[in-house]
Amino acid sequence: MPARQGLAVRFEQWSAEAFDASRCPVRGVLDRLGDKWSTLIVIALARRPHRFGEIRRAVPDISKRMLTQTLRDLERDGLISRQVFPTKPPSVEYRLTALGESLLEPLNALVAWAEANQARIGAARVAFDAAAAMTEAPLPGLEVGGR
Amino acid sequence: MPARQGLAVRFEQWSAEAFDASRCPVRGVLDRLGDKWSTLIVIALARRPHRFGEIRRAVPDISKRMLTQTLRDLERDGLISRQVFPTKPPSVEYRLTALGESLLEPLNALVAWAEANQARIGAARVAFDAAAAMTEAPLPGLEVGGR
DNA sequence: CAGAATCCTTGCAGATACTG
DNA sequence: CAGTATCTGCAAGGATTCTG
Repeated sequence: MPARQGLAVRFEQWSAEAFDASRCPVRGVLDRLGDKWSTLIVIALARRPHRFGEIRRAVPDISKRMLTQTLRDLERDGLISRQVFPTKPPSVEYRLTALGESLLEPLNALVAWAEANQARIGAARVAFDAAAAMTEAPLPGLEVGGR
Repeated sequence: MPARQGLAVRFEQWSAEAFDASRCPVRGVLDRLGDKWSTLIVIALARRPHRFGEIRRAVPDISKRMLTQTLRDLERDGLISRQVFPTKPPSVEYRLTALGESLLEPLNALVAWAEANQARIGAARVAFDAAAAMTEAPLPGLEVGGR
């Protein structure tokens, strides 16, 4: 059965009765994966457990604040676990839970798709932008590339 | 080969040289799927082509503004196509492109995962919140449920 | 019907400083 | 080292109005 039908069936079930968007399970999951950092952190932890600072280094452009918060959210959802070692100074290790590992499979499929199709997407964007530029400035000025 | 390794390999390749986050292809794709609406729209269109108003009805809590914008973005990325029928009043039909359809497969995998594990995630949240409430109010006051 | 344009609010996220 | 706390901006997104 093609994926299309799997999704179609689900969709009909959702909308069947009152589709309460706030309770849609897919929303919750995709909102999480959609935020800038969750996915990258999960991917980083897919290799092996990491300490706080290690994750920061693995994901260079995340702020301490956002890292803490994202880790909390992932922990709250049961995707990662947090283990504190009472050393001095303290060290904390994060690792994927079984649930978190089970996410790797579909996540990997998505990442693979992204890589396989990034060129197509890029081309589509260029084409779209070119077409848009045409319609709004048929005789090109010097606008392109301007601020 | 387990998904874990697929992701691990990619991750190492990315971080190998200077990991320019802004050019990471996965970011672009996941940022799009992560926004509140793109995924729902794609799923709706998975069934069959829809007109503008139909999509609105299928995704009840989206504003006209956001729908227009999200459709534009999806079109720009080549995932959907837009066909205008010069009737009066005008009608516009959106449908998935081949590229968009190819996304259904991994997307379906993710949605299936979300559905299969929503109970586990929910339980994890409850447990986490309960534990958090304990540590910050060992002898419970009346705070829980307050504003 | 399908959208463009405008205003306006909010909550997310960055920077900074402090703590155990 | 691994966080918390606070302030502040800025931009995503909702409501509303106007048009072809």
